Amino acid sequence: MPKDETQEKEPRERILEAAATLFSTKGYAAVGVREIAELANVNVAMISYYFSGKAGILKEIVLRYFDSIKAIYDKVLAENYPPETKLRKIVDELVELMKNKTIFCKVAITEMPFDLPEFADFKAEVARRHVEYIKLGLKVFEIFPENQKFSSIITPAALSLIFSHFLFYPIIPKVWQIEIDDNYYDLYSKTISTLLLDGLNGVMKQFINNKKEDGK
Amino acid sequence: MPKDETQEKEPRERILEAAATLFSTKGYAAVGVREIAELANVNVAMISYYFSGKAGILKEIVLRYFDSIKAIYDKVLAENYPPETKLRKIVDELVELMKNKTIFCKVAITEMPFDLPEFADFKAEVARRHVEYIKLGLKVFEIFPENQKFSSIITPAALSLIFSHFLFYPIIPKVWQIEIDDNYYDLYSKTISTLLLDGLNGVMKQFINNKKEDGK
Amino acid sequence: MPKDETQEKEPRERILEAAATLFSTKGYAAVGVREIAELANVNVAMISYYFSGKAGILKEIVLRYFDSIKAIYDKVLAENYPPETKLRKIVDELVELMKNKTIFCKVAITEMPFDLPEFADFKAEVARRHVEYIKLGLKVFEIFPENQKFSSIITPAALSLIFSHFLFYPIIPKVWQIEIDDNYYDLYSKTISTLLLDGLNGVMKQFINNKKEDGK
Amino acid sequence: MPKDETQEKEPRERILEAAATLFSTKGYAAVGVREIAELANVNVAMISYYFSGKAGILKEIVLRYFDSIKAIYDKVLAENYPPETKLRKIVDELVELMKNKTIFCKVAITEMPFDLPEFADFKAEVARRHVEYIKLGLKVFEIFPENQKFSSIITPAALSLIFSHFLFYPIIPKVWQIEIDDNYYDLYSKTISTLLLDGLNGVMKQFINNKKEDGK
DNA sequence: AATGAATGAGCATTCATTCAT
DNA sequence: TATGAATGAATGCTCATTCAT
Repeated sequence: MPKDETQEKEPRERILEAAATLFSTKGYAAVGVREIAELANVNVAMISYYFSGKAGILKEIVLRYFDSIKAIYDKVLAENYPPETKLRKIVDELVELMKNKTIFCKVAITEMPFDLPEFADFKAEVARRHVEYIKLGLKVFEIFPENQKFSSIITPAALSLIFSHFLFYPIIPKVWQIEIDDNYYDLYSKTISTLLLDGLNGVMKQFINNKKEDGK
Repeated sequence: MPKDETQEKEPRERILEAAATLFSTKGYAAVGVREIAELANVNVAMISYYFSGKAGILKEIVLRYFDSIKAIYDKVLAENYPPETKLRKIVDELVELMKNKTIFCKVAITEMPFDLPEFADFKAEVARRHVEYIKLGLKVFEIFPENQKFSSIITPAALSLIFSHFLFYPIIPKVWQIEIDDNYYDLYSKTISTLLLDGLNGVMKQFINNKKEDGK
Repeated sequence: MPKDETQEKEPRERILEAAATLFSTKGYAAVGVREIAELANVNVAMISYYFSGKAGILKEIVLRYFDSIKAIYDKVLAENYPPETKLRKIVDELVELMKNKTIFCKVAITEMPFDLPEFADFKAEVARRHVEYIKLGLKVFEIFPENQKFSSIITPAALSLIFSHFLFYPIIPKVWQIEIDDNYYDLYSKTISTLLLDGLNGVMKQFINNKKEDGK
Repeated sequence: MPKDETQEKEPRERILEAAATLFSTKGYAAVGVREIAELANVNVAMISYYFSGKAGILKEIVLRYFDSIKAIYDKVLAENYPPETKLRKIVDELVELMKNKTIFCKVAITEMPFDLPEFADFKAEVARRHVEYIKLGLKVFEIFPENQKFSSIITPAALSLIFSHFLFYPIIPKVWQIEIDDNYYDLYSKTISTLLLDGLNGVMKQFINNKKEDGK
């Protein structure tokens, strides 16, 4: 059968996009499969057929997100940039990713804090990946690799900073009367990188001072 | 009826705490009223009685959170501290708040991105408060009050930074083998403040440079 | 509220009877909860409320059946009848039970051969009871208690014989043009007892002859 | 197509066997077509293709069972044995059948009591066969051919007796620690025949006595 | 203030079957 | 003959809420 002109994508992909759209606005648990199926213009049973259940959709979204993150780390770390460039590149790429896959990233990030029984086993895999990327992240930041406490503060801080726009996403254009386009994302990426770099520099100085004081 | 010795608090408060605990781990939509009632050791019907529905609980949690935030702003802005001190005080107080009311704050923050139909009207009130506090926040940060774009980047960034610990909360002690106590929160507050202050300084310089370049 | 004159029994009991009726004609797996609820004139949710699921109904039916059987054994074995009288009494009582609780007994008996995953754990309890009653049964029959092979043939045979009417129940009045009343059940009980007693006598003789032949 | 070495039988037969296996353990209604297809290693659609629906499989199983029963009756009744020999031969043959086609017979027997709407029309055919065989059976037993009541008690009793082993089948080796082999089935057949013959003799005497008493 | 029964809508999932390939 | 995608109805169950007591 020739491709139907009203449905440009495969059903599987349509389900994924419909689900991501709904998950990103209402949250995973508040979205029903009927709603997804309707938006994706497929039969409800297809969701179980392709993803073996609603949970399967979220799993795929999260795994794809992780794969994208991994690809970015691999790409940037492969080159031999100086530390600052490395960090700016990472931020650029992450922002680029979130710009293109906003809803998918938003879902992956906003659903992260929740502990649903149906994802009990999946959480282990997710945690493994998290640790892996955090270690890669430390290679980028190249500070306090040995200090657990600082690391446990700075890593979430850095990630939250980078993702901050997407955490607040639909609110932002409402509160501030601005247009969000490519130029906006360029400024965003540059600003966040600067904030992070200069901020981390300040923290490093503070850390050294603390050590000196302790040593006295 | 005399106070039952096994239940030290009022039913209303017990419901609120039980709900916050469950919401914070599973998310609002994934928690059932029966679950809340069971944990709170009250009859299910009491939830509708006290809060006129499940949504009422979340509304109260969010409103209490906003009230606490407002109290902090009012308190700090009442004094005539220099800008840096003001910001450090705000961060200190916010961290203190989140330390004491972790689950309540976590619920308020993690449910913020979601748009459920049952909160359609409530969202307006929440947005109003948000704008109000952001304006107060700008008084604290005292930079770029006139620039919408920068403001729309930096405000979410600052908030995400401050809340970063709580966004990742239950994961952190698992990934890093650390003990989270009062000392930890002191270090957290200090580190985040430094990162934010030095970061914002850097951003300000970048902003001025940009203007110069544009002006050339 | 005064008892509604159109519904003479409690909802719980109504569900149980409706379910037994349907299970007995279509089989447990072929009956839906909606069908049961409709026949019992209750809301579907009440089934989960009272029995925590469809399986709970069958469990209760089976357990009640076992309790009735146990009561019969206890009652008859308490007296010091001669063997033949004991067996006739047991058969009388079992037939009486099945006459009064036909559909419940039919369900318990016809569902026995099936191994559904949802009853996996329950099967252990059922098996325990079975073994218990079979041991009690052997006390009644008082033959070949030591011979496993004979016992494994005669016990199912005796039970099948006693229940034969109910295994074929709805077919019988259709194939033979007879009226099934109290007199019929009296004749049934007497006939089955005789068949069983004389049959077992014959088997005993055969058993002894076999032993003699083996001994030669 | 040359025979695939991994699948020794035709798809149609594989479906039939897979279905019988599953029906015999879980019951017809509790088994899904996907489950059957998987076990038979065929595509789901093939079930509708070969049997025009799930019901078609059960119909074929039952019809085959009836054909086997008919063949046995025809064979034994063709010879001019004395009554007792005739009955022993019939039992021998029925047991032999059930030994070889255990699951198929078990399905036919255990599904008999159920009245599913999808078999409404088929039931008429089944009933017709039943009556036919019962009449043949009466020729074998040669007692009370004229008395409807006795006939309606003894026929189900005799059938239940013969099939008793298979009604309890998977439980038996668990409860009694015995090995079920050809010798076991020989003993089974002999024991059931004796029980039935001597039992029927006793019943006949009782019947005559009853008549005498009525006649007084 | 508190209860437990009851409701009706909704949940995710599975069903047997069909159909174009 | 065989496949895998697709359908629409039905599955058992849970939901938040209400209400008489």
